[in-house]
Amino acid sequence: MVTMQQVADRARVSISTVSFVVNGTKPVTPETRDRVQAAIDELGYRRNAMARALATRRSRIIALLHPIIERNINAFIESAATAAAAAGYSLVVWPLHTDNQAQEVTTLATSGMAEGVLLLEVQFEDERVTRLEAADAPYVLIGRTRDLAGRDYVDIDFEQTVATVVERLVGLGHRHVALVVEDLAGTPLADYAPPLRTADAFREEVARHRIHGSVFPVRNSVSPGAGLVDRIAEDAPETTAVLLMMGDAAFGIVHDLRGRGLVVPRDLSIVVIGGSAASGALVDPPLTTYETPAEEMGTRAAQALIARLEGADAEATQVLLPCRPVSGESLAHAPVGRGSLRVLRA
Amino acid sequence: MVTMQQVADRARVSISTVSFVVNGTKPVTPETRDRVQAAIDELGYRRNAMARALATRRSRIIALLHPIIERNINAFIESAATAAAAAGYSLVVWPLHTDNQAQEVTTLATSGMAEGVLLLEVQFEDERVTRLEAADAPYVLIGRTRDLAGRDYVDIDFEQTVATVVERLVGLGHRHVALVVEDLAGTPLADYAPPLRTADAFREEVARHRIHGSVFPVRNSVSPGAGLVDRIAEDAPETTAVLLMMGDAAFGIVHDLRGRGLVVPRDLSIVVIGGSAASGALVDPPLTTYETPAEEMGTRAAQALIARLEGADAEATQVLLPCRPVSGESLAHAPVGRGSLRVLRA
DNA sequence: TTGAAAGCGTTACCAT
DNA sequence: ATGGTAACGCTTTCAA
Repeated sequence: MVTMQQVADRARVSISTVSFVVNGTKPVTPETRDRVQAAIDELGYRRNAMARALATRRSRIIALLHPIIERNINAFIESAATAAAAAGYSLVVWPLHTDNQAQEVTTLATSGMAEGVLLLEVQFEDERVTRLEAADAPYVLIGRTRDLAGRDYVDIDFEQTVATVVERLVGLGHRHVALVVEDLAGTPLADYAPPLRTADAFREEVARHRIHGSVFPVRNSVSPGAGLVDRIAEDAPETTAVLLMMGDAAFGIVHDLRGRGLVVPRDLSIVVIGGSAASGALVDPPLTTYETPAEEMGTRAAQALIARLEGADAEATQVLLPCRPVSGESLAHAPVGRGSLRVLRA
Repeated sequence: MVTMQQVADRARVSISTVSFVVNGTKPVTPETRDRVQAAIDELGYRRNAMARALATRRSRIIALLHPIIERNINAFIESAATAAAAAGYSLVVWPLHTDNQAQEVTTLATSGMAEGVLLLEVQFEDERVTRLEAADAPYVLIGRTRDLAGRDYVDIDFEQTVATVVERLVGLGHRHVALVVEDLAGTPLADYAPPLRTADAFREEVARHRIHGSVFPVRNSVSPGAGLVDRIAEDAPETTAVLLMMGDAAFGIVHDLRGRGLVVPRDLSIVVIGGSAASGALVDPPLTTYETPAEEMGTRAAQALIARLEGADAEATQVLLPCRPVSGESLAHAPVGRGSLRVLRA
């Protein structure tokens, strides 16, 4: 860590002067100001948040208090915060603005505010991770990059989950299955790993089982009548089962099918991956779901990070958690004969 | 703020000894330990988190990094954290465990970790608020207690929202309306204000307009077939419009109505209060919604708290925000003649 | 305009 | 088992 004293030495001024330029507290001649600024830049100095807090008696931290109840604010945050609290740590929420996330990461990592970092919405190639490593900041990813070497992460085991689901479908006689994933191309999340990994795993599994699989990337909203059912009927009319990676899409799909006289799961089976069982229960029929183990992920990630901070093990924590199966009534045997979606083309 | 030195003086020991007993760092004779502990209790001492962080070079804070994207982690948290960051503050998430929330609040308020507090899920009578006041901790409620005198809060204007909605319904010819709210009796949120305030406002408004209004408190899940429609048909068969304070219930209701050959909004109008427009859009027909202005609430609350910390105004910030109307297709004129729910009783 | 030095509240090392 | 005291990294008053 670079201290103010080091900057002062390098700029050949007193520590007070550095403080003045850093905080703009008092006027400083342009020449000295520049010398100081140069030293700051060269050394990569960041003022220490804790020391500053102590000296000013101002932590500049505000707390968001929330009771732990079933109506939870957010499963990841709540579980991570709870695990942290149990170990005597606090969790600060640090919003990253899409334009210069990398810079913000470096700032946080070098400010001394936080000792370690939990990173959400990880992408295949993620500069934020590189920055964290460059700053030598302990971190645990909730998600994972493509390159995993030596990196700590807790993620959903998409591969395993897809394998399980496809196997189950095959066992029920399905030979033509479809996967619906979010299409993030063109958004800041274009390289977001989950849909990509899932699609890859899906293709691999259908190939392994020698059945037919089609992938449908859909943009954002899938409200009733958005045409997803038509698209599937058009491109893959033999489909008898849909693997939905967007829980919300289920409402629209079930609705549109019903509007065409088709019934779930008699004519088409639906399995949700990564959705929440709670929202699946609102659909009729209640959806067969493989739920994101969000609480466990948040807890494990926080614990892994803390373990690293306490210097427990040198081993990287690399945890893959399969989605939790929650039974519903949207999965059944494949209809006999060809898929019923065919009727839609008539 | 009570310091270690003060405890030491009172217990007639050195500051080191106090540190030893506080942290259990080194053995201390039972007698001195008791004297120190007594002094701690009497003075209400809490070790200062920032000083400790500086001395140990351990902040015991971990950060949760999350990009700001539409798929937001939680509207309240995200907006509050963003507003805080914009003002140079950080937001720490502090889970409260239902059994001794009051104690935890006091601990936080006196630890020097946070300068101010944002409190969620406020109840009519809320000991946490009293504790905050006793500890002289600046706070802003997201929600509000029954007694508002001098308290800072940002809340939904349920009264205003209900008045608007009822007026609109009356304008459309509805004379028999129902309100569905969550029944929290027996849970830790029993005294949670929103449903109570809404029900009160509802009763008042229907009385003012001289129309009929029934309130239906429902417990938790309202999945398809949970019987809510039956209950309404039974207790208030003339109902032509339902005001739903549980967004999720809409799926079940619409479904159950359809199962009985009734159509929204032809036979029954539905207006959601406090739900999210995004989930309302998943229903067919898309629901007419009065959405919680969550982002604005989070932002305003954080800003108000920071303003107080910076000592801006002595005036209490008391902001009431009406829910934002989002048009949908679940609201229409009252059916001519008596309400169609009647057919259900046949 | 700049510097010296006294805190801020703890911890932790070194004595006793 | 206890105490004295130098850090920790910064801010801020007071002098120069």
